[in-house]
Amino acid sequence: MKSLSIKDIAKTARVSNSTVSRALRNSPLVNRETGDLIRRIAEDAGYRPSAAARSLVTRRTHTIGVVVTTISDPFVADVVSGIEDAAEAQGFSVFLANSHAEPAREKRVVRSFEERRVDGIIVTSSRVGSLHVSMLSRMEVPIVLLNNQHDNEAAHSVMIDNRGGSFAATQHLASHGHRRIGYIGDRGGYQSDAERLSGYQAALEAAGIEFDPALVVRGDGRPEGAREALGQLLSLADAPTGVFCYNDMSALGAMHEAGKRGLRIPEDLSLVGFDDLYISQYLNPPLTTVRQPMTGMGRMATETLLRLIAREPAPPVVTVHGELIVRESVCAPRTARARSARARSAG
Amino acid sequence: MKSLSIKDIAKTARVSNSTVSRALRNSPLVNRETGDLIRRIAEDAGYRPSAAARSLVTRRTHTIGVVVTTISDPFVADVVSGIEDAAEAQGFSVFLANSHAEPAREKRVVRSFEERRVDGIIVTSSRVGSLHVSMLSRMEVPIVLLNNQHDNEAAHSVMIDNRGGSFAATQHLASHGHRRIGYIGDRGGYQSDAERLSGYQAALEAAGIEFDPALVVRGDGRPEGAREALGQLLSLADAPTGVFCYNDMSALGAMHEAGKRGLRIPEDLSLVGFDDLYISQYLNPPLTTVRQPMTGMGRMATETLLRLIAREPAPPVVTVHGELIVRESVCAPRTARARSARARSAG
DNA sequence: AAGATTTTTGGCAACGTTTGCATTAAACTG
DNA sequence: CAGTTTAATGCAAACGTTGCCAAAAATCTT
Repeated sequence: MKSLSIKDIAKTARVSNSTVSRALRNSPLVNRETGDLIRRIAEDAGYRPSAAARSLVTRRTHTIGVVVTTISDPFVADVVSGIEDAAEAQGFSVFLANSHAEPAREKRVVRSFEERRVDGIIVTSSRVGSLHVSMLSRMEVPIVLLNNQHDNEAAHSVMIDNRGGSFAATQHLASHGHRRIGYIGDRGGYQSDAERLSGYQAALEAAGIEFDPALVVRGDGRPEGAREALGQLLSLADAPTGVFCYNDMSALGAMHEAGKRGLRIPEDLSLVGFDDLYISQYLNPPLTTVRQPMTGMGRMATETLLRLIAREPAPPVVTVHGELIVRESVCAPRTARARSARARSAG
Repeated sequence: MKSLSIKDIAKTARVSNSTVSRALRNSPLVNRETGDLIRRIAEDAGYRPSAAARSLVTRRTHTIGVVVTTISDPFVADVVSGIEDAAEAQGFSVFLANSHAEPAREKRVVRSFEERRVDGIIVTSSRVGSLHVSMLSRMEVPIVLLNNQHDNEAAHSVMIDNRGGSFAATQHLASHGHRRIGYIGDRGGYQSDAERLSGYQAALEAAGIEFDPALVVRGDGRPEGAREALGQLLSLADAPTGVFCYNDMSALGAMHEAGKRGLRIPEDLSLVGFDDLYISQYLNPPLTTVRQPMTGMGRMATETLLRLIAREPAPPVVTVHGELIVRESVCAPRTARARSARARSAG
């Protein structure tokens, strides 16, 4: 039951291998009728050219490797979805590999990609440590980084405008009258954390609020870490009335913790996230957050990668801007509300 | 800057290709010292054997194809994570493809997998329509279905015990005193929906509750559909006090809709889901649900697939049992609580 | 020390494509 | 109609491995 080769088709069509090869790729070099005949025969026989054999001679695999820390992260999953869509649309297949941020695993992944001769690589939100350096030096395939966590001049990248997004988020809080605004970051030491913090500080400054280091605490980018972080914030003598979270997962954790402590969102505590995960709109209350166009970013990354593969020019870094999505997790702080209520009754 | 081949290594090691080939795969046929030398040279040179060339002759690609409807679904993402982990552990790489449930796309995916000569295929929660039949007939590679939505004797599969899980979920509701229990299903016409419905009915019967068709409504397996479905349930004259949802995403939608209508969970409405997504534990209130070991199932699917590829025997269908995870979205219905309160004050 | 073994190596034909070059057949040219 | 161009085909050499078979080298046997 061996799968048939080009020779089999050639034989039944009574032509040479080359003609079949050409016919199947619709080469103009082959006579219309012969071509049609050959294609019909191939189709009927269910012939499928061997990608391996083909790429052996063309030196192109039409394959891209995608490294993610973990596909279980909804942010990553969406990005990968966009990557796959864009790749598929251009006839490329994607190898997906979890690195789980384990150096050993990263090594194996890179080696595997090398052996498979992927035409290009996309690395998603990696701390890009050991992995990246070794990769760049050995492989000569194009690489694009998506929301990478380290500056890297050597590779192309697409990234979210962290600073702008967090500025908008913090400003939103300030514009509702919050003066004590906390920031729950990610202790991973990521560049995105630093940038979001900086946007937060900038917004504070713009609103004339003095920056208080006690108001910035770190979680781990996931609900659990954020719960603890929020705890720290809440134990402050002068606790914040609004908190900007590094990402929606952190906001989810904060929301959960607040609920546990009997605090209502947003009446007792306003919350803003970052990402706009699919679920965020269904939270109670729906989360106000900064939207990252995740699948779009995946698509962009793929497009610049494909461009690079085709040796076409591509922008070294494309920055995409987040959009503040206002929902219901922010309102004026209690004090301000009390004040305006007083004003109202007085008036 | 062409990547080097086995010949280059052979030349600098002053041995033949075959020896290099053997040495690199640690064949006992090659002298210890020569082997070490060769390996050192290859290592230093950063040589990477070409998977394409290798698989051309061995007729094995050490590659598996994974088809999912969409990787954006957190359930699917977790499954894929398990698949990739298990595959990687055995030196297999995975091609990931979204089908988006579009027949045309499914066709292209299958064709791509054929051309790439994947050693096996895993199909996740597919309605497995057009795709599957054509696939099975043409490709002679092993296939395993994960939570497939159609009976299929031809392929191996791993599936969750839908009936058992929903029985437990419904029973849980009944045991809290609920008599009017709704079911929000998935109108997609999936087998899993039918099975969960059947488990729900069985639990009703076991609890001596008469089945009321008006209490089963259908969503779309996502929050949006569930919101509408819950609306129908709530508009009933004798509305349910507890609802079992087809999956956690539906439960999320129901929770959201309930919140919008000012209903508190679980005081005014008890809710049970199915899946135990990562986020479910962080909802407000934390969702009581039936846990599916998603990454574990992905792992199992991969293991049976790999076994099949190795022509080892493998169980045609492995059924995994869900576990009821009790959290805080269920309590006794208002009526029962009122009754017990009365009893207490009377006693 | 000459066979007889056993290790270790090398040669070479696959595997299934693509592609440059040569060849043949067909269609123009003047 | 011979000579030329053009269109269509075939040949054969890659591409980078593996694995069978033979050859060579080393190690035993008496």
